[in-house]
Amino acid sequence: MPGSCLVSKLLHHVELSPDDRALIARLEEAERPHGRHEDICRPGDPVTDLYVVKEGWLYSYLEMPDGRRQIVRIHHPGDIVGLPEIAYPEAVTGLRSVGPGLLCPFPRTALDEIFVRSPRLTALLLTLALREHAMLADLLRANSRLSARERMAYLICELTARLRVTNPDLGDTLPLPLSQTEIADHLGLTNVYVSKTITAMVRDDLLVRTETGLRLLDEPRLRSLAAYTDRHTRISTDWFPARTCLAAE
Amino acid sequence: MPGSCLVSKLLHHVELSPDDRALIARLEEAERPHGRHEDICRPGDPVTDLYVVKEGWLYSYLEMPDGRRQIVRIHHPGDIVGLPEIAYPEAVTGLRSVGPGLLCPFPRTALDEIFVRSPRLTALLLTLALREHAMLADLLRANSRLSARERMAYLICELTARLRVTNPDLGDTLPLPLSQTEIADHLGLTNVYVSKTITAMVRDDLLVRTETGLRLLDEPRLRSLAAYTDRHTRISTDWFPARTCLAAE
DNA sequence: CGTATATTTGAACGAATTCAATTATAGTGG
DNA sequence: CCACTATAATTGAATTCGTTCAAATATACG
Repeated sequence: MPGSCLVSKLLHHVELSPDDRALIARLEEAERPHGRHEDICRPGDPVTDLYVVKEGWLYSYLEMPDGRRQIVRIHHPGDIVGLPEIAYPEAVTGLRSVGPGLLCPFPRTALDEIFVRSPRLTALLLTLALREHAMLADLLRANSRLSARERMAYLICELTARLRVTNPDLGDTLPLPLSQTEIADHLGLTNVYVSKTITAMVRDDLLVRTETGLRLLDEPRLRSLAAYTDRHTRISTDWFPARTCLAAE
Repeated sequence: MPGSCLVSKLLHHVELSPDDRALIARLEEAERPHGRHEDICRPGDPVTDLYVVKEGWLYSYLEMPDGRRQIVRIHHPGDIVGLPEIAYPEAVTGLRSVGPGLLCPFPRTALDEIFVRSPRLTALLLTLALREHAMLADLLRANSRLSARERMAYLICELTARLRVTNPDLGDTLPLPLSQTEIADHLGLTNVYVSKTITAMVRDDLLVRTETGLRLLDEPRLRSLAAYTDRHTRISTDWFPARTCLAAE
């Protein structure tokens, strides 16, 4: 089998025992294909499953009664989707696909199993959740305090850093399958102004457009525009419990 | 002793065994007073401790090199502060006090203990972290997609809902020790416009000012202005592991 | 009581929105 | 495979919500 994106992403952070790997493997047992622009789950739906993304991009979003929308997080292959939801009986955010792809649904109870059997894996899951929290705080800062150009630079830096975790030889080419309306709903702008902002950045030799995305001409300047901090490297795993917990069966 | 705010807040969500209570009690062993406008920790500092808030308000913030600031979360008595930080070796956010108060610092390793000894408590901590995540997503939506008045309504609803968890007889009176600059840095506005917005809301009979805060004249309208969802009631604890984990000593 | 810190108010400005029309792109069926 | 239609992106003009700047007033602290 072709090693899972999830396991390779996790191994990027911490070593895993065969037992732990077996626990993780169970999260990817089922498979479910989806088309483009498909609603996997709407805000307020009862939450039954979580997902591992196997192929394609998706996003989690909140919406207002009048149609205003906020895309809270963009998901890539290897991501676990829905962890923040399990604190509530109903989905906080909706989940929608960008293009066609493949999801691995697994039940909430699979986490229970992990909690009782492996404190180490539990610590890793918690850490992933906390890292997402930090990244959400960064996005909040961006959308609250940065100009449109700075926000766009932020998004570019963030996506590039994230994709490089599993694809280190990405270079300066960023695939960007999101529509400008989706980018706008993520960055708290309008589709019209996203278009104008990208055009202006191209004019100023920060970017060029490619078939499928963007090429970054001046990454240091983009990073400094957004005052970007990479939250994907250097996570702290040294405090993880080493012992394995023996559950009372 | 006067029952701790933390324990009473946790019991609001889930029952705890004596063992679990003992584990929690250790988080409040030390005490450290602080003054007003005091920096407990600055962004980028090495993280050693977490805190339980015993008295006073504080906030976590991010800042830009040029001084722009984003207040990410406001902390009240009974809150655990710093959980999102432990994923990284250095502090993501700074921590600053609003007025004078009392903090209980405890080392990261106290969590390790909890992870190995009590899956149930671990699940509770994870759930609290995930709830904070959901609330951060709400703030992101507010700051990205709401008008100044709607954001102000959001903040009022959110603070009211949070304070009512430990103080159900709050009524329509919201204590608000934050300066307008702090409110602005939380909502992604300027201090000037916060002032103008509050004045306009008072004119429109949504609020009146009191000595120490605000009185809400039309809570339903405030909630509908912000399309507010209360994330403090009804968290999902049914999936928590019931068994206690017996650690290999 | 005096000084530093907050808040208020007004006027001018500007970044992003809204509205509307045009061009380009991507899916779909003949 | 091309034409047709729906969706997405671009462009420009008018507008607006919130900012910036500056001065006056109020409040809090030592």
